[in-house]
This record gives sequence, structure tokens and C-alpha cells, in this order.
Amino acid sequence: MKPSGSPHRASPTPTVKSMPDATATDGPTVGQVSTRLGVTVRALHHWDDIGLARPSLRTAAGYRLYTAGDLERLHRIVVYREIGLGLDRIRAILDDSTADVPGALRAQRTQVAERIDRLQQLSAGLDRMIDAHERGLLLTVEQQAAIFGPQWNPDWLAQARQHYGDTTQWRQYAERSASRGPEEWQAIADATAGLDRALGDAMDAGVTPGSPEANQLVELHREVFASYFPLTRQMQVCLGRMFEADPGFAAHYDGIRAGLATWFRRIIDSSARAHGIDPDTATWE
Amino acid sequence: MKPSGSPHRASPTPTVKSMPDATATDGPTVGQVSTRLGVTVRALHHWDDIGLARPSLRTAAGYRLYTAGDLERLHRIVVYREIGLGLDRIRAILDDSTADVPGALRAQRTQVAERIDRLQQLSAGLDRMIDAHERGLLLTVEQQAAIFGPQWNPDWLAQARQHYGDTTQWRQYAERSASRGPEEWQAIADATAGLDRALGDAMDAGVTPGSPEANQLVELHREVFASYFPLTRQMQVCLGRMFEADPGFAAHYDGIRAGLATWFRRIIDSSARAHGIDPDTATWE
DNA sequence: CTTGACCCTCACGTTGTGTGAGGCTGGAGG
DNA sequence: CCTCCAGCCTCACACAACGTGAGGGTCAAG
Repeated sequence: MKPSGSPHRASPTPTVKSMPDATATDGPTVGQVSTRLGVTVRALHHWDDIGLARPSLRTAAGYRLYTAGDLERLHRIVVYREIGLGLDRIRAILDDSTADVPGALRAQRTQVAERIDRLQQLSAGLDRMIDAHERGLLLTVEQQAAIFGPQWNPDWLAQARQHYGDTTQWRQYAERSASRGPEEWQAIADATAGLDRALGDAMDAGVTPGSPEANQLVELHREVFASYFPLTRQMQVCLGRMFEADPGFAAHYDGIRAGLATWFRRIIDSSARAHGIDPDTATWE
Repeated sequence: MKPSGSPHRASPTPTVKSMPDATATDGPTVGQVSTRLGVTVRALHHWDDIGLARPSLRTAAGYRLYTAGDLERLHRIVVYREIGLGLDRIRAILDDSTADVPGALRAQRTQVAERIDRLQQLSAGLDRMIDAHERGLLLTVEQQAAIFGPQWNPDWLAQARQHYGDTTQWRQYAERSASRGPEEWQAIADATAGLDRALGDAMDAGVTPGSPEANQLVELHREVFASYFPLTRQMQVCLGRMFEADPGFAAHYDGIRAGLATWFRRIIDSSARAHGIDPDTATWE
């Protein structure tokens, strides 16, 4: 608070000071100008500070008084600012009488067009993400059938969202889905089908829980499943139990080979135990 | 540069430091992450500073090492940032597991839509301004004929732009034109016609240069003309000379009353003299 | 042992105001 | 006369999301 003194200055503006009593005749003050032009007082102060629009007059007390000429200039500033020009460019246009106004305007127009473009792409991206969060997939029902096979039921997604919609995992899944096209889904579907086949073959071949082959399959499952969302071993154990308990999942796996659901759960449990996890106390995340 | 010491710190990150030689196994450093995700190193530093995305590991030398989990988080940040979310909101979505992601996305979408709207209005405004600068009027030829009468020639505008296009006055005129619709032009045309009539009547009535009536007419002319651009008395004198000298303007005024062009010039000169201006040395601006 | 590519931590600059803090001015009312 | 209150003044900090050095370590290679 050093400069606590009154705002008397030698002659900061190049113009003459007004008479002590003259107020209405010399021009409006900041507040009046601000309401008249629809800008804040702070903006007027700022424009004065940076020399963009200084009032020609000051009262003896230091009040800014804007003349008709000042208002003309301010009006142009407001217009250009609404157009989206930066204050520097406005200053250039206002002060440089040789400035190429239409050129500057055209340049600004292309910039605005670019920004509109970017925003529209962004809006499209947002729509895709919202869709992904709400529908779970960005594919038409036909595409879904073509990719996931005939036994695929589109309602499953809605049910999954009902159940898991506000879990971290659904969010992760949805966000990844937003940036996946049909080919990528196809690749995931292929990998899943390959895993199913490998599971059936291994069970046929008499692979036993805890064996290296079984553990490798469990790891493969983790990898494939990770395309939906990151899956810890504990979560995988929970999944395995669900595969066995849930009628839908059990039917799927037992449809590949009788007893596959249970066998799958057992190889997951064994692998988890090998990694120091007790399957009976494993929790989701 | 007080803290010029080496970046050894007790344990700033909650994680363990890596072995002195391990680099490739623990995770990528800032530079590698920056190229992989397409963000600048500075942005990574910034996100670390504000606690949005801190690397789980540091080498003994203080190098940031990003784990797979860190990269997951970073990826989500990048996606959300591309969507246009602010870092605060990104943090909210990432850290608050109860966050309403679709809601946030939808809110963002409406915001983006609003911004697009504003930009499109702005673009339209720019177009109007560019047009005004280049064509001088935003009216169709038919509108021009309807407003300015049958003897109006649209080519005059192009000629005027040719002559005066890079003067301050043309710019002022053009910018005002950008925000004028047909009704406003009609009002201006009416005022001009009224002025012409008043001039003819006054000359008929024997008003002499220097008389109060004459000076009042000169003031009226300044006022009416000011709808195009601010007109000083000096400039008005130059205009008066041109009205007399230019065949087109002279024909217009002499068409109202024989000798009106010269009489008009004389009442302007007299008025100027009364205001302390020597008409013979008056200059444009 | 030096070079050169990376990495580190300050710390200030950017843009166009928003938001006080602390204080003066000027007209109205008691 | 004094007080009140709206309006004005000048600092000066804050913002969002980094950019851009300054000044200096680190690391693998020649």
C-alpha cells in the first residue's frame, strides 16, 4: 500500500485536464461507457493500460472521460473483438492506416472455419463416446450378428449396462469401444473364438489344472479379455466362478465341451493359487 | 538457483526407486511417452506437477518412469483432452469412481454445440464485414434501386472503392455498412433527399451564404453525411469544392436547381470561414 | 574423457480479463 | 457540518495449460 496517495499525477495523458465541476459535458466515465458498449469496466481499464484505447480526458480526480472520438474507437474495438480478433491485431488495424482490413478479416475467417471444423470433429467424437457409454457398442445389430455369430443376442449389452453400468470396468470398456471399428471387433471376436477352441482342444487332450499348458491358457484368457478392460488375477478368479455359476455362461462353455465350464474354473483357480492367490477369498478388484 | 543440487530426494513419490541400471524394463521415460502419446514433455511435467498423472516410478537420478498403469491413465487423459475437457474435469472423471461420465460428456457436448453456434454467427459476421469492405453495400441491386431511386448507378460503388478503398474514411464507411439493413439505408436516403429539397427551397427563398439559415443547412449536411463517416469542417469544404467541380455531382445538384452546386459550395465556404477555417487552404483530414 | 541426446527443477511469459484490497470522489440526505 | 453510498482510482494476484529458456545433472557411445 505504498501508493496510497490520491491519484494526482503530473500529466499522464497528453490532454488537458477538465474543469473540476465539468462531468456530463466532457464525456462519459468508465461505468457509463461499459453499460453503453456492453463491456466490463475492467476491460476498459485493461485497454487503457495496454494503450489500446486510452481516454483523451481525465478529470482532476483522475476519472477517465471518453470523448466522442474515443467512443468511435472503442466501438470499432468491440466490433473487432466480437469478430474474434486478438487485441494486438485490433491495435494493428486501428493504428496502422495502411493495414489491409479485408485481408485480416479473411485470415480471421479461415481461422474461424478451422476452429469450427475442429469443434465439429470433437463433437462427433463426443457423440461416439456417449453412444459407447450408453449402448456399449458402436455397431449396428447386423454388424454385431456378422461379427459375433448367430447366437449373439444384442440385448445382452443392455443387460450388462444395467448391471455394471456404473463400475470402473464398464467405463473402461465403453471408452475403448468408442475408438473401435468393425475390424477391431472382428479381431477380438476371432481371438475369443480361438480361445474357446483352444480350451476345448486342451480339455480333450486331458490337460490337467495346474499344468503348464493349463496355466498358459489361463494367461491367454487374461490377454484376450484385456481387450475389454484390464483384468487382474483376482478378478479373473471371480470371472471363472461366474462362468461356472451363471446359466448363460455355463451353457456357452458346456456347449463347446460338456463340463468345460467347470474345468475352466478349475484351471483358473489353480493358476491363481500358483500366483499366491486364494481362489476362495478372491475379490473383484 | 538456490536448489542447484542434484535431484536426489528422500522419497517424493510413494513408490520404490528402481535399480540404477534398469531403464527399459521399468517403463518408458517422458520423451518416449511424449512421442508415443503425441503430447509434449512439458505437458507430462505439468500433469505431474498438478498431480493429474504422476509416474509411479523414478530412477535414482530422478527420471520419470511410467508404468503400464500410468500409461493407461495417460491415454484416458489424452482422449478426454482431445474431447475438449479441462484438466480439472478430467481429474474428476478419473479419480471419482462415482463420476457420471456420460453426463459429463453430454454437458461437454452441449457446450461444444454452443461454441460452434457462436463461431458460426461470428463467421457470418465476418462474411458480412468482408462483403461490406469489398462491395461497399450489403444490398442487392434491386434493393439499391428501390432505396436510392432510379438514377442510382450501382457501378458508382465500385468506382468509389477503386478511388478511396484504402482511406480511413472508406474503412469507417464499410464497417458501418456491415451493420446496416435496408431500413437504415432507407432512412439515410430519405434524409439525403430531404436535404436536397431543403437546399433547393432555401436557394429559391434567396438565402444568402453566411446567413444563419445557410449555416444551419451546412450543419444539417454535416449531420446527414456523418452517417457515412465522421466529417470535419475542413473535409466538408473539400467536399463542397468537389460537388462543384465534379461533373457528376454538379449535374446532380444543378439538376435540383440551376446553380445549386455553386451556391452550395459558397454556403459551405462561408460557414467554414465563420468557424475560423480558410476554405482556400482547407485539406482533407 | 568428451560429446550429445535426454533428463531434471525452477521460474517467468502468455491472453484477456476476474476479483479483491485499500482508498479517493462527489452528490444526496440528515 | 457530517455521513452515506455509489462509483471511480491504482495496484496486484489469479486463471488454463502449458511454452520457453536457464542452469545443470545423467547416460551410453566414441
